[in-house]
Amino acid sequence: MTNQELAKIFFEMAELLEMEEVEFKPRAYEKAGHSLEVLEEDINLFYKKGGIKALESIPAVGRGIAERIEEYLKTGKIKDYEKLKKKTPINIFELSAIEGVGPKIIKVLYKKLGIKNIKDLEKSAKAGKLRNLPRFGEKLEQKILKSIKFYKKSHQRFILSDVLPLAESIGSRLSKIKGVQKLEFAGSLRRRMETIGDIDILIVSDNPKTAMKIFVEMPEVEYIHAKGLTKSSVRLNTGIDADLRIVPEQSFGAAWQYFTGNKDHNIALRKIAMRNDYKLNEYALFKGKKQIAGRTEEEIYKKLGLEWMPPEIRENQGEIEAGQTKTLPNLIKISNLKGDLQVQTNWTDGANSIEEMAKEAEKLGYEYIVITDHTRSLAMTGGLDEKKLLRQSKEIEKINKILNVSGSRFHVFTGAEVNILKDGSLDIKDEVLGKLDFVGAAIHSNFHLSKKEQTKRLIKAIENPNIDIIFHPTTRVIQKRPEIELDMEEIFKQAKKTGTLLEINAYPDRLDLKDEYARRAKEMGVKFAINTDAHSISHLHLMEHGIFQARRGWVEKDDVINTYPLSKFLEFIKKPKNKRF
DNA sequence: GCCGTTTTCGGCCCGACTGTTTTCAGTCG
Repeated sequence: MTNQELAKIFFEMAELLEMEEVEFKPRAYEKAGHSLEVLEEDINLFYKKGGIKALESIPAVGRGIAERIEEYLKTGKIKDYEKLKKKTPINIFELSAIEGVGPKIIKVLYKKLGIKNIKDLEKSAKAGKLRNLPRFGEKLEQKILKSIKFYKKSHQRFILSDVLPLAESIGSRLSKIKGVQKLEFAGSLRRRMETIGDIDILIVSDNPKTAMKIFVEMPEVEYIHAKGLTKSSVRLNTGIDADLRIVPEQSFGAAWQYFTGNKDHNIALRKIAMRNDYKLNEYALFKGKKQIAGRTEEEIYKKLGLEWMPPEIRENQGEIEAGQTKTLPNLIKISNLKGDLQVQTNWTDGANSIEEMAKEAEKLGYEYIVITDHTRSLAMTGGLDEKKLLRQSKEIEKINKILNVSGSRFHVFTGAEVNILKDGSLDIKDEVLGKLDFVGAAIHSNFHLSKKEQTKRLIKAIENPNIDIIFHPTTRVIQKRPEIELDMEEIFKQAKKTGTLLEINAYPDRLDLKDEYARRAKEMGVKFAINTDAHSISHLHLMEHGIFQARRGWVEKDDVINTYPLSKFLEFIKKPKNKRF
């Protein structure tokens, strides 16, 4: 997609200009790159509709960058970029991914040793050639070698669900240290991003020395990056870094806000502060030298004329404006959920029986679940055919009777996860689908069709009156499989038109729809269900990850159908599809 | 190169830590 191509070019230009020590322009290109990265509409259409004027309406894009975008759209090239590249033909993204290596060092490396990529860098470092460069030494050389080793091992981020238990274990140990009065997580962990860069921990302590000592000596610590009295940073044996900061109590709110981010959100806040003749940093909000807020986040936001806002939406994507006008969303909570609408059992590739799944769900406080085993064309899972589906329905009927007799109000609905074939048709006959309570359709194959074909394929399933929901609509697996190519605007439009739900799948490496799609779909009037896609009773407990993602997408309780109590859910599925929302 | 409820010119977030220095540049968040 052109938007992403251009974003990448501008990011690269920013780095190259930074190397040249050009002032201010790097930030400008970086910001423009970021704008394009998150731009919903295709830049080609944007330009076609409104020309260079329309381009200038994009935030952080002014006359200069608009002209360069135009040049790229017309010729496929940007002369300034080509020039920069020619002058410094290096793999700058690769080199700057090495921890401790920034633009200035990259410049010296290239000018003095001709280093263009990580391979060159490793070779020179191993040969001891770095230590003699200006402001270099043996220690820096060793540090770079270590960083390269790490980069090779795992330069990716870590999936939230892998990090959360580890962080919580460390947190609970640290909070027991004598003198520690308060402990909170910050950063991407607190914002519940789908992947986490590192673990940020803030504490208030009247005995910083002890806290720092215990932190860097934890059994998980593999390497100490830095150890000071207010900040220490370590690498843990799982490969993730953890930072511990000790902050004064009267600054805790300011520090928590600051280190939670994200960066864009913070910059926006600082600008508001400046406009009001305040100064905001990680210690407090100041008027002159006087602290006027800082003990809590709430008082900082309030003094800046904003409502406090949940960390999940602190992205500078409209939440600041909403905080000013008191129109922040009332984000969905896990306690709002009354059912799970995607549950697999041992009828196919699940580990537990229908009854076991139902009992566990009831324990979690739900009022209902839908059994959605795979269908026949998904052979590897032993998918059900029409006959088996009808047999399963009878079994479910029995289970409901037993539940009823035992005084439970819990209900098990019949359903399926029907497979969408290459041409968009389904692998189960409509007459059988019509007999099930609630049916999901999903793509499990042919991931590489063109955008046009793929969109047509999914819309065909959406238009089927028996399909209540599309499960994991983009089929991505985080860090393993990219999303399929779809015209998401068109998908959302058709989902709304036909009354088809879209899933926010809570399984930690799917989280599909992702936050930005959920937000856009909501804007277009689409409704969701948040489901675990459980294949065992333990999976039923993963629901919070779907909630995190939904919250990041500004989703509220009323947008999500499985927040409905049993009676209302029944009413919902009884209505014809196109009359539902 | 961008931007504007003080500005179409003159600002652009800022502090901690490290490694190399001998007063500070570079990186990171």
